[in-house]
Amino acid sequence: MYRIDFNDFFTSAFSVDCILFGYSEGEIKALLIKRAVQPFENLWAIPGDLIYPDEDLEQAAERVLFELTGLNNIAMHQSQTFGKPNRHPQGRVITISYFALLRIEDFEVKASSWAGDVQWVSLKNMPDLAFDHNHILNSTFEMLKLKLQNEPICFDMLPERFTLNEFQQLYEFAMDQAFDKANFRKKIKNIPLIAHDEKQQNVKHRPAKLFSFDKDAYHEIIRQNRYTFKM
Amino acid sequence: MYRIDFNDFFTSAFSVDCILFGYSEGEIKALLIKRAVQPFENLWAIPGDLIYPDEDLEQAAERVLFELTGLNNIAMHQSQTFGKPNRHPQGRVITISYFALLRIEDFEVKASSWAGDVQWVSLKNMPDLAFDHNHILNSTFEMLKLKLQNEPICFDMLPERFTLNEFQQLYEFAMDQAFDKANFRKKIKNIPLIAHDEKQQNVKHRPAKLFSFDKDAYHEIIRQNRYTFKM
DNA sequence: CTAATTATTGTAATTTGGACAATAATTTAA
DNA sequence: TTAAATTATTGTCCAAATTACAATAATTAG
Repeated sequence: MYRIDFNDFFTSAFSVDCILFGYSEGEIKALLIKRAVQPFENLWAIPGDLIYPDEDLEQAAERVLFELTGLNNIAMHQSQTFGKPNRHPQGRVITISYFALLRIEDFEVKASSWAGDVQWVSLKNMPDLAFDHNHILNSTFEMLKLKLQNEPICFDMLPERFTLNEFQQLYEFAMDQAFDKANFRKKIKNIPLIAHDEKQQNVKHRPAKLFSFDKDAYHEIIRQNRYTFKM
Repeated sequence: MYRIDFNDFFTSAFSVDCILFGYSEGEIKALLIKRAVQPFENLWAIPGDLIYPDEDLEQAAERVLFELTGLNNIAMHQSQTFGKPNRHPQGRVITISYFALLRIEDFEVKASSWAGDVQWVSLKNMPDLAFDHNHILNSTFEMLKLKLQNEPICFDMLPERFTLNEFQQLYEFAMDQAFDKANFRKKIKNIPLIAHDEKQQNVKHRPAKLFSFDKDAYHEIIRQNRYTFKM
Protein backbone atom coordinates (compact mmCIF):
# COMPACT_ATOMS: atom_id res chain seq x y z
CA MET A 1 0.00 0.00 0.00
CA TYR A 2 1.38 3.37 -0.90
CA ARG A 3 1.58 6.38 1.38
CA ILE A 4 1.37 9.95 0.33
CA ASP A 5 1.91 13.18 2.15
CA PHE A 6 -1.17 14.81 3.66
CA ASN A 7 -0.79 17.80 1.36
CA ASP A 8 -0.70 15.60 -1.71
CA PHE A 9 -4.37 14.90 -1.11
CA PHE A 10 -5.16 18.55 -1.72
CA THR A 11 -4.52 18.41 -5.45
CA SER A 12 -8.00 17.79 -6.78
CA ALA A 13 -10.77 20.02 -8.07
CA PHE A 14 -14.55 19.93 -7.96
CA SER A 15 -17.14 20.96 -10.44
CA VAL A 16 -20.90 21.24 -10.53
CA ASP A 17 -23.06 20.19 -13.43
CA CYS A 18 -26.47 21.79 -13.59
CA ILE A 19 -29.19 19.80 -15.27
CA LEU A 20 -32.28 21.84 -16.10
CA PHE A 21 -35.34 19.88 -17.12
CA GLY A 22 -38.26 21.45 -18.90
CA TYR A 23 -41.29 20.32 -20.87
CA SER A 24 -42.53 21.59 -24.20
CA GLU A 25 -44.13 20.17 -27.33
CA GLY A 26 -44.89 16.95 -25.50
CA GLU A 27 -41.28 16.21 -24.61
CA ILE A 28 -39.07 16.55 -21.57
CA LYS A 29 -35.98 18.51 -22.52
CA ALA A 30 -32.67 19.36 -20.93
CA LEU A 31 -30.83 22.65 -21.26
CA LEU A 32 -27.46 22.19 -22.92
CA ILE A 33 -24.63 24.51 -23.83
CA LYS A 34 -22.19 24.28 -26.69
CA ARG A 35 -18.65 24.39 -25.38
CA ALA A 36 -16.59 27.18 -26.95
CA VAL A 37 -13.42 26.06 -25.15
CA GLN A 38 -11.18 23.06 -24.87
CA PRO A 39 -11.53 20.28 -23.92
CA PHE A 40 -14.47 18.96 -25.95
CA GLU A 41 -14.72 22.24 -27.85
CA ASN A 42 -17.88 22.48 -29.96
CA LEU A 43 -19.53 19.55 -28.24
CA TRP A 44 -22.80 19.96 -26.40
CA ALA A 45 -22.58 19.64 -22.63
CA ILE A 46 -24.49 20.05 -19.41
CA PRO A 47 -23.78 23.56 -18.07
CA GLY A 48 -21.10 23.13 -15.43
CA ASP A 49 -17.81 24.48 -14.21
CA LEU A 50 -15.23 24.29 -11.45
CA ILE A 51 -16.18 25.28 -7.93
CA TYR A 52 -14.14 27.95 -6.20
CA PRO A 53 -12.09 26.58 -3.31
CA ASP A 54 -14.16 28.45 -0.73
CA GLU A 55 -17.55 28.25 -2.35
CA ASP A 56 -20.58 26.33 -1.13
CA LEU A 57 -21.84 23.64 -3.51
CA GLU A 58 -25.37 24.96 -3.96
CA GLN A 59 -24.08 28.49 -4.45
CA ALA A 60 -21.61 27.26 -7.03
CA ALA A 61 -24.39 25.52 -8.91
CA GLU A 62 -26.46 28.69 -9.06
CA ARG A 63 -23.49 30.86 -10.03
CA VAL A 64 -22.26 28.54 -12.77
CA LEU A 65 -25.72 28.21 -14.24
CA PHE A 66 -26.12 31.96 -14.28
CA GLU A 67 -22.73 32.61 -15.86
CA LEU A 68 -23.30 30.17 -18.69
CA THR A 69 -26.98 30.56 -19.45
CA GLY A 70 -28.22 33.74 -17.79
CA LEU A 71 -30.66 31.76 -15.64
CA ASN A 72 -30.83 33.47 -12.29
CA ASN A 73 -31.83 32.28 -8.86
CA ILE A 74 -32.78 28.74 -9.77
CA ALA A 75 -32.85 26.55 -6.68
CA MET A 76 -31.28 23.24 -7.53
CA HIS A 77 -31.31 19.83 -5.89
CA GLN A 78 -28.35 17.52 -5.68
CA SER A 79 -28.52 14.36 -7.68
CA GLN A 80 -25.26 12.38 -7.76
CA THR A 81 -21.50 12.67 -7.76
CA PHE A 82 -19.29 11.31 -10.52
CA GLY A 83 -15.61 10.75 -9.96
CA LYS A 84 -13.94 8.25 -12.24
CA PRO A 85 -10.22 9.16 -12.06
CA ASN A 86 -9.93 9.96 -15.77
CA ARG A 87 -13.27 11.55 -16.45
CA HIS A 88 -11.61 14.95 -16.95
CA PRO A 89 -8.58 15.13 -19.25
CA GLN A 90 -6.96 18.01 -17.37
CA GLY A 91 -6.72 16.59 -13.88
CA ARG A 92 -8.71 14.92 -11.15
CA VAL A 93 -12.09 16.59 -11.19
CA ILE A 94 -15.01 15.15 -9.31
CA THR A 95 -18.33 16.58 -10.37
CA ILE A 96 -21.45 16.96 -8.31
CA SER A 97 -24.58 17.10 -10.40
CA TYR A 98 -27.57 19.23 -9.52
CA PHE A 99 -30.92 19.46 -11.19
CA ALA A 100 -33.96 21.68 -11.29
CA LEU A 101 -37.26 21.73 -13.13
CA LEU A 102 -38.56 24.83 -14.80
CA ARG A 103 -41.07 26.18 -17.25
CA ILE A 104 -39.20 26.61 -20.49
CA GLU A 105 -41.45 29.45 -21.67
CA ASP A 106 -40.97 31.47 -18.47
CA PHE A 107 -37.24 31.99 -18.89
CA GLU A 108 -35.00 33.39 -21.50
CA VAL A 109 -31.67 31.67 -21.83
CA LYS A 110 -28.62 33.34 -23.28
CA ALA A 111 -25.21 31.81 -23.86
CA SER A 112 -22.41 33.70 -22.13
CA SER A 113 -18.96 33.21 -20.61
CA TRP A 114 -17.42 30.28 -22.50
CA ALA A 115 -20.75 28.88 -23.67
CA GLY A 116 -21.10 29.39 -27.41
CA ASP A 117 -24.76 28.44 -27.58
CA VAL A 118 -27.60 27.29 -25.31
CA GLN A 119 -30.48 25.10 -26.28
CA TRP A 120 -33.27 22.95 -24.95
CA VAL A 121 -32.79 19.43 -26.28
CA SER A 122 -35.34 16.64 -26.07
CA LEU A 123 -34.26 13.63 -24.06
CA LYS A 124 -35.52 11.52 -26.95
CA ASN A 125 -32.98 13.12 -29.25
CA MET A 126 -29.80 13.50 -27.27
CA PRO A 127 -26.48 13.86 -29.13
CA ASP A 128 -23.10 12.69 -27.83
CA LEU A 129 -22.12 15.04 -25.05
CA ALA A 130 -18.79 16.18 -23.61
CA PHE A 131 -17.09 14.27 -20.78
CA ASP A 132 -19.34 11.64 -19.17
CA HIS A 133 -22.32 13.94 -19.54
CA ASN A 134 -24.56 11.42 -21.29
CA HIS A 135 -24.14 9.15 -18.30
CA ILE A 136 -24.77 11.97 -15.84
CA LEU A 137 -27.86 13.08 -17.70
CA ASN A 138 -29.35 9.59 -18.00
CA SER A 139 -28.66 8.85 -14.40
CA THR A 140 -30.25 12.09 -13.27
CA PHE A 141 -33.27 11.51 -15.48
CA GLU A 142 -33.76 8.15 -13.77
CA MET A 143 -33.77 9.96 -10.46
CA LEU A 144 -36.27 12.48 -11.81
CA LYS A 145 -38.59 9.69 -12.93
CA LEU A 146 -38.58 8.22 -9.44
CA LYS A 147 -39.36 11.60 -7.94
CA LEU A 148 -42.16 12.21 -10.41
CA GLN A 149 -43.87 9.11 -9.09
CA ASN A 150 -43.86 10.27 -5.50
CA GLU A 151 -44.05 14.04 -5.56
CA PRO A 152 -46.12 16.45 -7.64
CA ILE A 153 -43.05 18.21 -9.01
CA CYS A 154 -44.23 17.99 -12.61
CA PHE A 155 -46.01 21.30 -12.07
CA ASP A 156 -42.63 23.02 -12.05
CA MET A 157 -42.37 22.06 -15.71
CA LEU A 158 -45.95 22.44 -16.87
CA PRO A 159 -47.32 25.87 -17.76
CA GLU A 160 -49.08 27.60 -14.89
CA ARG A 161 -52.37 26.63 -16.52
CA PHE A 162 -52.57 23.27 -18.21
CA THR A 163 -55.09 20.74 -19.42
CA LEU A 164 -55.40 17.36 -17.78
CA ASN A 165 -54.23 15.81 -21.03
CA GLU A 166 -51.02 17.82 -21.00
CA PHE A 167 -50.51 16.68 -17.45
CA GLN A 168 -51.08 13.08 -18.45
CA GLN A 169 -48.83 13.34 -21.49
CA LEU A 170 -45.95 14.54 -19.35
CA TYR A 171 -46.23 11.37 -17.28
CA GLU A 172 -46.60 9.24 -20.39
CA PHE A 173 -43.37 10.69 -21.75
CA ALA A 174 -41.50 10.25 -18.49
CA MET A 175 -42.68 6.73 -17.80
CA ASP A 176 -42.76 5.72 -21.46
CA GLN A 177 -46.17 4.21 -20.96
CA ALA A 178 -49.72 5.06 -21.97
CA PHE A 179 -52.47 5.62 -19.40
CA ASP A 180 -56.22 5.38 -19.66
CA LYS A 181 -57.66 8.88 -19.51
CA ALA A 182 -60.48 8.16 -17.12
CA ASN A 183 -58.26 6.18 -14.76
CA PHE A 184 -55.51 8.77 -14.83
CA ARG A 185 -58.01 11.32 -13.63
CA LYS A 186 -59.03 9.08 -10.76
CA LYS A 187 -55.42 8.52 -9.82
CA ILE A 188 -54.66 12.22 -9.51
CA LYS A 189 -57.80 13.12 -7.61
CA ASN A 190 -55.79 13.59 -4.41
CA ILE A 191 -53.58 16.24 -5.96
CA PRO A 192 -55.11 19.63 -5.21
CA LEU A 193 -55.89 21.40 -8.48
CA ILE A 194 -57.76 24.60 -9.17
CA ALA A 195 -60.24 24.32 -12.04
CA HIS A 196 -60.52 27.55 -14.02
CA ASP A 197 -63.40 28.72 -16.21
CA GLU A 198 -60.89 29.40 -18.93
CA LYS A 199 -60.52 26.89 -21.74
CA GLN A 200 -57.90 25.77 -24.18
CA GLN A 201 -57.64 28.04 -27.25
CA ASN A 202 -57.16 27.34 -30.96
CA VAL A 203 -57.83 23.66 -30.98
CA LYS A 204 -59.92 21.99 -33.69
CA HIS A 205 -62.20 20.16 -31.31
CA ARG A 206 -63.83 20.46 -27.91
CA PRO A 207 -61.44 22.58 -25.86
CA ALA A 208 -60.26 21.22 -22.54
CA LYS A 209 -60.67 23.03 -19.26
CA LEU A 210 -57.56 24.62 -17.78
CA PHE A 211 -56.26 23.71 -14.33
CA SER A 212 -53.50 24.93 -12.12
CA PHE A 213 -51.72 23.34 -9.19
CA ASP A 214 -53.00 24.51 -5.81
CA LYS A 215 -49.71 25.10 -4.01
CA ASP A 216 -51.33 26.40 -0.83
CA ALA A 217 -53.63 23.44 -0.47
CA TYR A 218 -50.74 21.12 -1.22
CA HIS A 219 -48.56 22.61 1.50
CA GLU A 220 -51.42 22.36 3.93
CA ILE A 221 -51.76 18.66 3.11
CA ILE A 222 -48.03 18.19 3.62
CA ARG A 223 -48.16 20.09 6.90
CA GLN A 224 -50.88 17.75 8.14
CA ASN A 225 -48.93 14.73 6.98
CA ARG A 226 -51.91 13.71 4.88
CA TYR A 227 -50.08 13.35 1.62
CA THR A 228 -50.61 10.04 -0.18
CA PHE A 229 -50.11 10.49 -3.92
CA LYS A 230 -48.34 7.68 -5.79
CA MET A 231 -48.36 7.51 -9.58
CA MET B 1 -16.27 38.74 -9.35
CA TYR B 2 -12.89 37.32 -8.61
CA ARG B 3 -10.72 35.31 -10.97
CA ILE B 4 -8.30 32.66 -9.94
CA ASP B 5 -5.67 30.76 -11.80
CA PHE B 6 -6.73 27.40 -13.23
CA ASN B 7 -4.27 25.60 -10.99
CA ASP B 8 -5.67 27.26 -7.90
CA PHE B 9 -8.76 25.13 -8.36
CA PHE B 10 -6.71 22.01 -7.79
CA THR B 11 -6.23 22.61 -4.07
CA SER B 12 -9.10 20.59 -2.63
CA ALA B 13 -9.40 17.10 -1.27
CA PHE B 14 -12.24 14.66 -1.13
CA SER B 15 -13.17 11.91 1.25
CA VAL B 16 -15.63 9.05 1.48
CA ASP B 17 -17.82 8.33 4.45
CA CYS B 18 -19.10 4.77 4.72
CA ILE B 19 -22.38 4.28 6.48
CA LEU B 20 -23.11 0.70 7.42
CA PHE B 21 -26.63 -0.07 8.54
CA GLY B 22 -27.55 -3.21 10.40
CA TYR B 23 -30.44 -4.52 12.48
CA SER B 24 -30.34 -6.22 15.85
CA GLU B 25 -32.40 -6.29 19.03
CA GLY B 26 -35.26 -4.58 17.24
CA GLU B 27 -33.25 -1.54 16.23
CA ILE B 28 -31.52 -0.29 13.12
CA LYS B 29 -27.92 0.53 13.97
CA ALA B 30 -25.02 2.23 12.26
CA LEU B 31 -21.39 1.22 12.52
CA LEU B 32 -19.27 3.96 14.09
CA ILE B 33 -15.61 4.35 14.87
CA LYS B 34 -13.99 6.28 17.66
CA ARG B 35 -11.44 8.68 16.24
CA ALA B 36 -7.97 8.20 17.75
CA VAL B 37 -6.58 11.19 15.87
CA GLN B 38 -7.12 14.91 15.52
CA PRO B 39 -9.37 16.58 14.60
CA PHE B 40 -12.31 15.49 16.72
CA GLU B 41 -10.11 13.04 18.60
CA ASN B 42 -12.14 10.66 20.80
CA LEU B 43 -15.41 11.53 19.16
CA TRP B 44 -17.49 8.90 17.41
CA ALA B 45 -17.66 9.21 13.64
CA ILE B 46 -18.79 7.51 10.48
CA PRO B 47 -15.83 5.53 9.10
CA GLY B 48 -14.32 7.68 6.39
CA ASP B 49 -11.07 9.03 5.06
CA LEU B 50 -9.45 10.93 2.23
CA ILE B 51 -9.49 9.47 -1.26
CA TYR B 52 -6.22 9.05 -3.11
CA PRO B 53 -5.86 11.43 -6.04
CA ASP B 54 -6.05 8.61 -8.58
CA GLU B 55 -8.54 6.37 -6.86
CA ASP B 56 -12.05 5.55 -7.96
CA LEU B 57 -14.79 6.58 -5.52
CA GLU B 58 -16.33 3.15 -4.98
CA GLN B 59 -12.92 1.58 -4.56
CA ALA B 60 -11.96 4.22 -2.04
CA ALA B 61 -15.11 3.53 -0.06
CA GLU B 62 -14.31 -0.18 0.14
CA ARG B 63 -10.67 0.43 1.01
CA VAL B 64 -11.37 2.98 3.72
CA LEU B 65 -14.02 0.81 5.30
CA PHE B 66 -11.63 -2.15 5.35
CA GLU B 67 -8.74 -0.17 6.81
CA LEU B 68 -10.78 1.20 9.67
CA THR B 69 -13.10 -1.68 10.55
CA GLY B 70 -11.77 -4.83 8.91
CA LEU B 71 -14.95 -5.19 6.85
CA ASN B 72 -13.94 -6.57 3.49
CA ASN B 73 -15.58 -6.51 0.11
CA ILE B 74 -18.72 -4.67 1.07
CA ALA B 75 -20.41 -3.22 -2.01
CA MET B 76 -21.63 0.25 -1.19
CA HIS B 77 -24.10 2.61 -2.81
CA GLN B 78 -23.65 6.32 -3.11
CA SER B 79 -25.96 8.48 -1.08
CA GLN B 80 -25.04 12.18 -1.09
CA THR B 81 -22.19 14.64 -1.19
CA PHE B 82 -21.53 17.21 1.50
CA GLY B 83 -19.33 20.20 0.85
CA LYS B 84 -19.86 23.19 3.13
CA PRO B 85 -16.60 25.16 2.84
CA ASN B 86 -15.72 24.85 6.50
CA ARG B 87 -16.96 21.37 7.26
CA HIS B 88 -13.37 20.16 7.68
CA PRO B 89 -11.04 22.22 9.90
CA GLN B 90 -7.90 21.31 7.95
CA GLY B 91 -8.83 22.42 4.46
CA ARG B 92 -11.47 22.16 1.80
CA VAL B 93 -12.68 18.60 1.92
CA ILE B 94 -15.83 17.53 0.16
CA THR B 95 -17.12 14.18 1.28
CA ILE B 96 -19.11 11.66 -0.69
CA SER B 97 -21.16 9.37 1.49
CA TYR B 98 -21.79 5.73 0.69
CA PHE B 99 -23.93 3.23 2.47
CA ALA B 100 -24.51 -0.49 2.65
CA LEU B 101 -26.77 -2.82 4.61
CA LEU B 102 -25.46 -5.90 6.31
CA ARG B 103 -26.21 -8.58 8.86
CA ILE B 104 -24.50 -7.51 12.02
CA GLU B 105 -24.06 -11.06 13.27
CA ASP B 106 -22.38 -12.23 10.04
CA PHE B 107 -19.37 -9.93 10.32
CA GLU B 108 -16.70 -9.32 12.85
CA VAL B 109 -15.57 -5.72 13.07
CA LYS B 110 -12.19 -4.72 14.42
CA ALA B 111 -10.85 -1.20 14.89
CA SER B 112 -7.58 -0.60 13.07
CA SER B 113 -5.54 2.17 11.45
CA TRP B 114 -6.46 5.36 13.30
CA ALA B 115 -9.77 3.99 14.58
CA GLY B 116 -9.59 3.47 18.34
CA ASP B 117 -12.84 1.55 18.60
CA VAL B 118 -15.71 0.31 16.44
CA GLN B 119 -19.27 -0.16 17.53
CA TRP B 120 -22.79 -0.63 16.30
CA VAL B 121 -24.92 2.22 17.63
CA SER B 122 -28.70 2.38 17.49
CA LEU B 123 -30.13 5.24 15.45
CA LYS B 124 -32.44 5.88 18.41
CA ASN B 125 -29.46 6.60 20.62
CA MET B 126 -27.00 8.54 18.53
CA PRO B 127 -24.34 10.67 20.29
CA ASP B 128 -22.81 13.85 18.88
CA LEU B 129 -20.51 12.83 16.07
CA ALA B 130 -17.40 14.35 14.53
CA PHE B 131 -17.63 16.85 11.66
CA ASP B 132 -21.11 17.09 10.14
CA HIS B 133 -21.58 13.37 10.58
CA ASN B 134 -24.90 13.60 12.41
CA HIS B 135 -26.28 15.45 9.42
CA ILE B 136 -24.79 12.96 6.96
CA LEU B 137 -26.15 10.02 8.91
CA ASN B 138 -29.66 11.45 9.26
CA SER B 139 -29.79 12.38 5.64
CA THR B 140 -28.65 8.94 4.55
CA PHE B 141 -31.14 7.26 6.86
CA GLU B 142 -33.91 9.25 5.17
CA MET B 143 -32.70 7.88 1.86
CA LEU B 144 -32.65 4.37 3.29
CA LYS B 145 -36.23 4.74 4.48
CA LEU B 146 -37.34 5.69 1.00
CA LYS B 147 -35.54 2.72 -0.50
CA LEU B 148 -37.03 0.36 2.07
CA GLN B 149 -40.46 1.31 0.81
CA ASN B 150 -39.71 0.42 -2.78
CA GLU B 151 -37.18 -2.39 -2.71
CA PRO B 152 -36.90 -5.50 -0.56
CA ILE B 153 -33.45 -4.55 0.70
CA CYS B 154 -34.37 -5.13 4.34
CA PHE B 155 -33.29 -8.74 3.87
CA ASP B 156 -29.70 -7.58 3.72
CA MET B 157 -30.10 -6.60 7.38
CA LEU B 158 -32.34 -9.39 8.66
CA PRO B 159 -30.84 -12.77 9.60
CA GLU B 160 -30.94 -15.30 6.78
CA ARG B 161 -33.92 -16.92 8.53
CA PHE B 162 -36.38 -14.66 10.22
CA THR B 163 -39.94 -14.61 11.50
CA LEU B 164 -42.59 -12.48 9.88
CA ASN B 165 -42.79 -10.50 13.10
CA GLU B 166 -39.09 -9.64 12.97
CA PHE B 167 -39.62 -8.56 9.39
CA GLN B 168 -42.55 -6.39 10.41
CA GLN B 169 -40.70 -4.90 13.37
CA LEU B 170 -37.87 -3.77 11.13
CA TYR B 171 -40.36 -1.78 9.08
CA GLU B 172 -42.06 -0.47 12.18
CA PHE B 173 -38.71 0.82 13.45
CA ALA B 174 -37.79 2.38 10.12
CA MET B 175 -41.12 4.02 9.47
CA ASP B 176 -41.84 4.75 13.13
CA GLN B 177 -45.31 3.40 12.73
CA ALA B 178 -47.19 0.29 13.86
CA PHE B 179 -48.81 -2.10 11.39
CA ASP B 180 -51.62 -4.58 11.78
CA LYS B 181 -50.13 -8.07 11.68
CA ALA B 182 -52.69 -9.64 9.38
CA ASN B 183 -52.60 -6.73 6.96
CA PHE B 184 -48.81 -6.57 6.94
CA ARG B 185 -48.77 -10.19 5.80
CA LYS B 186 -51.15 -9.41 2.98
CA LYS B 187 -49.05 -6.46 1.92
CA ILE B 188 -45.88 -8.52 1.56
CA LYS B 189 -47.48 -11.44 -0.22
CA ASN B 190 -45.81 -10.39 -3.49
CA ILE B 191 -42.35 -10.68 -1.99
CA PRO B 192 -41.05 -14.17 -2.69
CA LEU B 193 -40.27 -15.89 0.60
CA ILE B 194 -39.31 -19.47 1.35
CA ALA B 195 -41.18 -20.96 4.32
CA HIS B 196 -39.04 -23.39 6.29
CA ASP B 197 -40.19 -26.21 8.57
CA GLU B 198 -37.88 -24.84 11.23
CA LYS B 199 -39.36 -22.74 14.02
CA GLN B 200 -38.26 -20.03 16.37
CA GLN B 201 -36.42 -21.39 19.46
CA ASN B 202 -36.52 -20.48 23.14
CA VAL B 203 -39.64 -18.38 23.20
CA LYS B 204 -42.23 -18.67 25.94
CA HIS B 205 -45.20 -19.01 23.61
CA ARG B 206 -46.16 -20.44 20.27
CA PRO B 207 -43.02 -20.26 18.13
CA ALA B 208 -43.19 -18.54 14.78
CA LYS B 209 -42.25 -20.18 11.53
CA LEU B 210 -38.95 -19.12 9.95
CA PHE B 211 -38.77 -17.66 6.46
CA SER B 212 -36.01 -16.61 4.16
CA PHE B 213 -35.94 -14.30 1.17
CA ASP B 214 -36.09 -16.12 -2.16
CA LYS B 215 -33.40 -14.25 -4.08
CA ASP B 216 -33.68 -16.38 -7.19
CA ALA B 217 -37.43 -15.94 -7.48
CA TYR B 218 -37.00 -12.23 -6.83
CA HIS B 219 -34.47 -11.81 -9.62
CA GLU B 220 -36.72 -13.73 -11.96
CA ILE B 221 -39.57 -11.34 -11.12
CA ILE B 222 -37.30 -8.38 -11.78
CA ARG B 223 -36.11 -9.89 -15.03
CA GLN B 224 -39.71 -10.22 -16.18
CA ASN B 225 -40.49 -6.68 -15.11
CA ARG B 226 -43.29 -7.96 -12.89
CA TYR B 227 -42.11 -6.34 -9.69
CA THR B 228 -44.77 -4.31 -7.90
CA PHE B 229 -44.01 -4.20 -4.19
CA LYS B 230 -44.69 -0.92 -2.37
CA MET B 231 -44.74 -0.73 1.42
C1' DC C 1 -55.31 -29.89 32.03
C1' DT C 2 -55.90 -24.84 31.88
C1' DA C 3 -54.53 -20.18 31.41
C1' DA C 4 -51.57 -17.15 29.12
C1' DT C 5 -49.37 -15.74 25.17
C1' DT C 6 -48.36 -15.04 20.61
C1' DA C 7 -48.85 -16.91 15.63
C1' DT C 8 -51.66 -17.47 11.90
C1' DT C 9 -55.69 -17.24 9.15
C1' DG C 10 -60.32 -15.56 7.97
C1' DT C 11 -64.19 -12.33 7.08
C1' DA C 12 -66.77 -8.53 5.73
C1' DA C 13 -67.04 -3.73 4.48
C1' DT C 14 -64.81 -0.29 2.01
C1' DT C 15 -61.75 1.71 -1.20
C1' DT C 16 -59.09 1.63 -5.20
C1' DG C 17 -57.84 0.18 -10.01
C1' DG C 18 -58.56 -1.04 -14.74
C1' DA C 19 -61.32 -1.86 -18.97
C1' DC C 20 -64.48 0.15 -21.44
C1' DA C 21 -68.84 2.68 -22.53
C1' DA C 22 -71.63 6.85 -22.69
C1' DT C 23 -72.24 11.55 -23.07
C1' DA C 24 -70.67 16.52 -23.91
C1' DA C 25 -68.65 20.36 -26.41
C1' DT C 26 -66.46 22.13 -30.03
C1' DT C 27 -64.80 22.61 -35.15
C1' DT C 28 -65.15 21.45 -39.93
C1' DA C 29 -67.16 20.16 -44.07
C1' DA C 30 -71.15 19.47 -46.75
C1' DT D 1 -77.89 24.59 -40.99
C1' DT D 2 -76.58 20.25 -39.99
C1' DA D 3 -74.09 16.02 -39.66
C1' DA D 4 -69.58 14.12 -39.04
C1' DA D 5 -65.36 14.20 -36.75
C1' DT D 6 -62.73 14.84 -32.86
C1' DT D 7 -61.49 15.14 -28.34
C1' DA D 8 -63.08 16.06 -23.30
C1' DT D 9 -65.35 14.43 -19.50
C1' DT D 10 -67.93 11.38 -16.70
C1' DG D 11 -69.98 6.91 -15.47
C1' DT D 12 -70.32 1.84 -14.73
C1' DC D 13 -68.99 -2.63 -13.67
C1' DC D 14 -66.09 -5.90 -11.87
C1' DA D 15 -61.78 -7.33 -9.86
C1' DA D 16 -58.31 -6.44 -6.64
C1' DA D 17 -56.40 -4.31 -2.64
C1' DT D 18 -56.99 -2.26 2.02
C1' DT D 19 -58.75 -2.00 6.54
C1' DA D 20 -60.48 -3.20 10.96
C1' DC D 21 -61.28 -6.73 13.55
C1' DA D 22 -62.50 -11.62 14.81
C1' DA D 23 -61.47 -16.47 15.12
C1' DT D 24 -58.53 -20.22 15.53
C1' DA D 25 -53.87 -22.61 16.35
C1' DA D 26 -49.68 -23.85 18.77
C1' DT D 27 -46.81 -23.44 22.29
C1' DT D 28 -45.18 -22.73 27.40
C1' DA D 29 -45.93 -22.27 32.38
C1' DG D 30 -48.16 -23.53 36.04
